[in-house]
Amino acid sequence: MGATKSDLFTKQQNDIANMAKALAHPARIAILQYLVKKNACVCGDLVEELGLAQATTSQHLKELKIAGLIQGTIEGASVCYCINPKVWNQYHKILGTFFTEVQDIKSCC
Amino acid sequence: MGATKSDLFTKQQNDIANMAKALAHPARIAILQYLVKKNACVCGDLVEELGLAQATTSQHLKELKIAGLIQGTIEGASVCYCINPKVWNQYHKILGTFFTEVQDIKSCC
DNA sequence: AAGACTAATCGTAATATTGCGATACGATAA
DNA sequence: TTATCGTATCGCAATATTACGATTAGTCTT
Repeated sequence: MGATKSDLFTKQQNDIANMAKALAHPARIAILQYLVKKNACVCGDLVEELGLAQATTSQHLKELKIAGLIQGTIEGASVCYCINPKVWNQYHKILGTFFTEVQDIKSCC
Repeated sequence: MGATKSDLFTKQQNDIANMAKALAHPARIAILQYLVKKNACVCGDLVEELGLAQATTSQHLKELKIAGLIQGTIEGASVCYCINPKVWNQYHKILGTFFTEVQDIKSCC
């Protein structure tokens, strides 16, 4: 075992979990924050920014791309990344909804 | 290797990543939604609700407890769980802030 | 005390993630 | 063309996560 039994859960539950998984590494948070801070296409300087090896950085970028949170465009020799605002807002909305389900929670125990 | 190099990143980045990690499994999402839906102490019936083995369910509950999102009280023979509203709202706020950092994002690529 | 029930923990196996060196691949520069 | 630069991918090793049977520990009932 070790594989998540995703068939036991609803699509919505799997979706939320997968979104969380995309955010579940500080390097990916750092990448996203950096792209947000720049608020523009960022070409090339992500490896130096993170302090991880080039291969590792590339892998995190790939996961963020698969999650849809970022998009990359080939710009001559290098690649430019930026936030995908549409998916970003989707994440914001879905995770926000998940949390606002409990606005008036009772602390019972 | 295989261990996250958390020393490379800020406390805030590690915190967000750890929050996301707590949510990064559909079973834990299901547990939280169930507790939210009931909006009360839930004693015992979580194992049947999930469809996972008792040991597995207990492990997910433990992780949610470590993350602070839920709290359990021993109620006679069984244990009652409910949302910890304080931590829940913290999660809501911190993740919400993370996403609102990019309200007016430019889609450049 | 003995049995039944609930939940936590232990031990283990399967799978996933993280990290990086090496390599490959495409674009630009010489 | 050849060299160089930037990035993606491959292959591997280390660690983490997920899942569950078995056991343990506690409470309640009889």
